[in-house]
Amino acid sequence: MKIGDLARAGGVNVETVRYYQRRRLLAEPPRGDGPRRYGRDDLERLRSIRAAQTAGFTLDEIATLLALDSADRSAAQALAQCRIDALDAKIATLQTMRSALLRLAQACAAGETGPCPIIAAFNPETAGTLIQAGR
Amino acid sequence: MKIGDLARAGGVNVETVRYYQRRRLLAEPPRGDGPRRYGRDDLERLRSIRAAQTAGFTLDEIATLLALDSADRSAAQALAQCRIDALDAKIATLQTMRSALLRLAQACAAGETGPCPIIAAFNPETAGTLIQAGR
DNA sequence: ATAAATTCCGTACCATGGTACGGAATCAAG
DNA sequence: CTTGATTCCGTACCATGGTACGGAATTTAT
Repeated sequence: MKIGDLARAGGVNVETVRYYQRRRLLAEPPRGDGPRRYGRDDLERLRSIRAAQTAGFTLDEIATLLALDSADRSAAQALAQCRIDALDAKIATLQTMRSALLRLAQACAAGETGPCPIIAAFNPETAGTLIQAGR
Repeated sequence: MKIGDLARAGGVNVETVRYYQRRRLLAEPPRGDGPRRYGRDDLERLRSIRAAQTAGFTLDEIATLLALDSADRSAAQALAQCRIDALDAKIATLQTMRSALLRLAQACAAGETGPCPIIAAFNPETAGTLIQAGR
């Protein structure tokens, strides 16, 4: 396989393969008089990277994960737990956002009179401080 | 208030205030022989920006929101609903990630023998393709 | 054999939300 | 009055995960 074939088979851009190589996620096979040649192992590694991305790992974390000894369960579990915790935290903040926003939207839909609560919540022109800042 | 006071009161960096000014989110008051002076309205607007960020709006969306007429409920509701939908989509994908990862972590903790399922899931060296790619 | 496609390589650019830096000017305090 | 802090302004840089571009060399197809 040449780089274009690898990219197509992995469902990514050629530039992405080259990017992963720069990030040391994929190896650059030596070029023996002609374009670099890739094997099934390269394709599997590329697919693993994409799979790990769908689990929310960053490319740096994926590099660590792929470098692990396949028997090192504790290291893998630590990484996975760390990711799960990060996901939980993110989900919680998004749910907080969602309910705050929903509350505003419902207040807006309900009341016919006065200024829109959504705008009022964020817009200082409209007096009422319905929600608080903090980031 | 000078820019430093505004920034402190708003809980942001001076550079952030200047950044918001560049983004047209905050006005730059005219400088009349000396440093620019800011009022309570500027501080409230700054706080509104931060509040809207906690609801997940991007700075572009906040610009739109703050520019709305305070009576334009339909526009505000549309923006809020759009944000809620985006939040729902994001929450759903994060939950998918989480459960996939949890399943792997549990499999890893359960089985004593063989290679770690987490590594196996992402690492091609370890044969088994337990999860699929796609992004 | 010639045109089109691909490869290689470095570098620059995209979005997003800021942060950092450098130098000149001005401001406040000891 | 002089030192230190602050302001102003432009520009460059950070992380993150890529994408785009330009030009030379080579490969593939007609």
